[in-house]
Amino acid sequence: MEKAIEALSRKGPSGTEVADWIRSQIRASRFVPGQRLVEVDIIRKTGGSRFKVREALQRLAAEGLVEIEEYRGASVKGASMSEIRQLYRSRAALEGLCAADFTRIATQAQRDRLRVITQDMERCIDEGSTEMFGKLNAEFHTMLMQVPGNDVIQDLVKRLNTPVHHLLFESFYRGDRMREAVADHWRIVEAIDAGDCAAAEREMRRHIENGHRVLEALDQAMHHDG
Amino acid sequence: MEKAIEALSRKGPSGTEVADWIRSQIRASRFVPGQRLVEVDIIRKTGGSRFKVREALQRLAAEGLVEIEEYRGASVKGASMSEIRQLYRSRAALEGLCAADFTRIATQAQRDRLRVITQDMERCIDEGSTEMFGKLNAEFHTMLMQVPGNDVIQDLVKRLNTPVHHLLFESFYRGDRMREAVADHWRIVEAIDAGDCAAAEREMRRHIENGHRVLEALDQAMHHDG
DNA sequence: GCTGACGAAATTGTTGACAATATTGTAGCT
DNA sequence: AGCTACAATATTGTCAACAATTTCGTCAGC
Repeated sequence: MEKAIEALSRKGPSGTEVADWIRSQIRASRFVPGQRLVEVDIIRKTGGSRFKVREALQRLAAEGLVEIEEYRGASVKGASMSEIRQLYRSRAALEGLCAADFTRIATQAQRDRLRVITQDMERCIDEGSTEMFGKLNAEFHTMLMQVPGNDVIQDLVKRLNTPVHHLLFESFYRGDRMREAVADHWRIVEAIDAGDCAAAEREMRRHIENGHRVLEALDQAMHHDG
Repeated sequence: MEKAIEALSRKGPSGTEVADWIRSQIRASRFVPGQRLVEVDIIRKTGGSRFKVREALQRLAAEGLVEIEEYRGASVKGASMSEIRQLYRSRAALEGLCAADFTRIATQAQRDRLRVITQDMERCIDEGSTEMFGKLNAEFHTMLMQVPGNDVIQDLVKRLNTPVHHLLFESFYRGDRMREAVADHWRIVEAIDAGDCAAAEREMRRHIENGHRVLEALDQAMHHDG
């Protein structure tokens, strides 16, 4: 009964909820770069009012995820290869710092958890479970950022990642990317356990730059195919 | 004549222009943290319609510069000391990377310009022209970011700076901050001229962390005074 | 067949009015 | 005086209608 009332009195999604929905669509590549985001379509699919949809688009424009042109509306802003390079370099700097901080302050339990994650990732390669590999990879990186407790960096990295998020799983299929990534992770873990902040930072940067290189190769392959 | 027509047909400021205006007010400390941003006030002062003002506030909320509460409107979001620390650490990581990149790719003319700026800053201290010192300091940091050409980092740093921008000039009056800053700059310049990327990065980080320490002292002094 | 003008349809921009909520002021009571 | 309840005001949230602009299809003319 109360649920029914709640359902009836339930207003449509808020501006931020609509924005989150659009973001998720972009991350899942259901909205691709260049695609126009027509207001009525989003209204139909989210149930939000036009007002809230526009609100959401404004926020996303401020984040740089969509582009709004006068009388032409919003469209998904794709990152050029040059921008992607810049995103990755920024990420490398920020996550590198986190790795160094993690090395300084992490507890033994937290360091152990990193090892377990990396071991599980290795197993995922053998079992071919790419999706789980992706989740563990995310957990690895998230943990390194969460422990130092710098929310600003976490937020920045999340934003930097959104425009290329949909390419992540593609990259895992590229050559030996998964094995390479695990090898990178091991090097990071070793540096952390050795208490070597500088090495942890250096390895993390290298790891992320490697990820960028794979994206570049992927891009070239796509252009080559057609 | 044409100008008159242009002025007459001139619509009110766009959403981004209103947002820029609010940002500038915050940077100039005419809007202080916690202050409520009442829509009609902004409408009166900017000439923008209510729609555009709300648009602007949404964008600023996405940037994290203002906070919007249901039925209570927008207010300037002040950064806590802990957040300021996080902002500075992020800046240190990003600008550190730029310093290293600058060292790699800058031309001789660009390196010379850095020296000239730093010399001028020294003169400003003797002449007591704090404002000019601030401008030169900004040019120094901007140049180090512009030459590597990473627009993403430049944008991030600008955003990270906004919440503390109004404290910059205060910090210059604090103790020997100006002399310290110039000393830091000299060390950065030396590392760059020596072609030592790692040193340039290290010195830039130290420089920014020093800036943070001054803000911390400033904060404590304020709390001490009352 | 192609081009350009023209107009209908689609889409976004803007405004104003009204609803929902918070804030402030006031009166009455203890 | 201090407190609560209630009314008045101020402020923000929402919506629907209308204006401005682009986009797309159509058709005449060459």
